[in-house]
Amino acid sequence: MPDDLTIVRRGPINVAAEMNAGLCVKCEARHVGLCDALGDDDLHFLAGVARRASAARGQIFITEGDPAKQFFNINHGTAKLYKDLPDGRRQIIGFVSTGDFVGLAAEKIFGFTAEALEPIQYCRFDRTELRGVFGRFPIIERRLLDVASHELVIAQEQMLLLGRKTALERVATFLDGWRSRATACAAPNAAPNAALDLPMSRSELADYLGITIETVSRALATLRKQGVVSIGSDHRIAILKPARLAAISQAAE
Amino acid sequence: MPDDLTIVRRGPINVAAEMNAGLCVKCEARHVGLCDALGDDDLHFLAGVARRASAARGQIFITEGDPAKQFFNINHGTAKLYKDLPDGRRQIIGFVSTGDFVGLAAEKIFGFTAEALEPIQYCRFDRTELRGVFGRFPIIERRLLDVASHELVIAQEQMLLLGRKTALERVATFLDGWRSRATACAAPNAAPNAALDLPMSRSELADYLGITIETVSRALATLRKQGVVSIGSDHRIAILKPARLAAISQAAE
DNA sequence: CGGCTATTTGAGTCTAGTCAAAGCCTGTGG
DNA sequence: CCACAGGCTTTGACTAGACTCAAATAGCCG
Repeated sequence: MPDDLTIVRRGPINVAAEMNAGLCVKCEARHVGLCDALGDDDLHFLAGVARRASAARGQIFITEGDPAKQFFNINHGTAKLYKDLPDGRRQIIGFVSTGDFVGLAAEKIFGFTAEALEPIQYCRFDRTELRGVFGRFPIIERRLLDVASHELVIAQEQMLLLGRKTALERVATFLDGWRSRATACAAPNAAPNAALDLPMSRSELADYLGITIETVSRALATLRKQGVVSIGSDHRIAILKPARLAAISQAAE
Repeated sequence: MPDDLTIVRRGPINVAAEMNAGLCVKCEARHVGLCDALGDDDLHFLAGVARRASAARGQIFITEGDPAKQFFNINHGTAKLYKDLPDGRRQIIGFVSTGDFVGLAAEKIFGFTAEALEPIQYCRFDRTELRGVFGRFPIIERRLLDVASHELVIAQEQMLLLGRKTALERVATFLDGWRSRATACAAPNAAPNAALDLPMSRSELADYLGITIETVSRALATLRKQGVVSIGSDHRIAILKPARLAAISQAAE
């Protein structure tokens, strides 16, 4: 887990802050998630406790059961968070992308594993140091509470999906959600019906939706036959009938 | 939704605070959850923005889709939180009891409905007013963040259950979890293997575990035949082999 | 182009769901 | 105190949606 920066901390925060000064301001995630809460000037203090790092595809940067000494903020790329049962069954509890904060849902130890789906860049924060920042910028704590609340809402939606939706509804719900996520991040002038880029495999989709890869494949085939989606290569899917997709996902009609 | 206290607020917080003065200090939930974060003196400020209320069995006190203008804290009793699909399928996303805080997982509107399983008492907080309290007692905000983090961990465990566990494992996991919840709340001298009191019906259990009432019943019958539990009346279950129950719930062996 | 892996499709099985009936508590009223 | 009505729970028989195993196909990368 190599850091791009190796910083030996000897003095108070400002030593590191100077070295990191421009990093946060120029960060790709500057205006999403946590970092958007601070002004450019204040951001320097956050930079002081941030450690930039990257991970290759397939690399694990949080391991379930390890002491939860850090928080993470994704600057670029997508990762999966998952929990395993002893016999190998796996549940992916979420995908995190640019701007997402990881590690809130942890007590003494991490309750999940995090693995990069593609090459990613992220910031690592020492929990103790970040608590110090809280004192100076209460707005960060406020923002973290908002982030946690939002994640709870997402988690509750996912419980409804996993507990009560059919395979077809699950796949439709995922595609609809991923579509809105993509359009929210896209440039305003982007084509509304452009093909989605799915960084995850069918296997990962299955582990996220609580079904098998074969069932994912069959559900996608059904949606394709109904003209709801068009499947280019395996990781590119275009939504042809967004309204129909949303209707299926909400079990309407 | 009748309030036990009808308070007309004319001046600043201290007017209500005086009327509520003893309420929080004597509250059954005084030393659990949110309220335990404050000292007796500081608690008066919290009392100033709290409205006590009660709900009868079956009464709904939060409706999915309504504007989320309040937070709630359960002082006594148990309630279920659930989400419905248009065709009637229901997913219970959690049970809340004495000391639990409700309403963090809400953005503009509530994403779930809350209904009392038995007669309950609770405190209602105006979100705007509580935000004011945050400024004075940052520790409350810190505590709320802890609460939200813990709920996220619980939610992630439940996602694993709903996505990947068998019916038997789900029921075992629930019983094991309810047991530890009960022993955590019980007096230290309580019998360790006393029968559990389950305030929810088989139907509610099924909606929580993502299965049907028949499947719940069959799973309980299996556990009974294996000597793991003993079922008294429908709402009283004794755990005879806690270790075996835990093993089944974790899919170990 | 060829090998490798991921995905799709097919056939059969199984877990859990559905429908139905019987049993059992609970609470009420005579 | 007991009988009875009603709802909740259990059990049984059958069905269905998703899983497993297996084979064919399609992308992807060198």
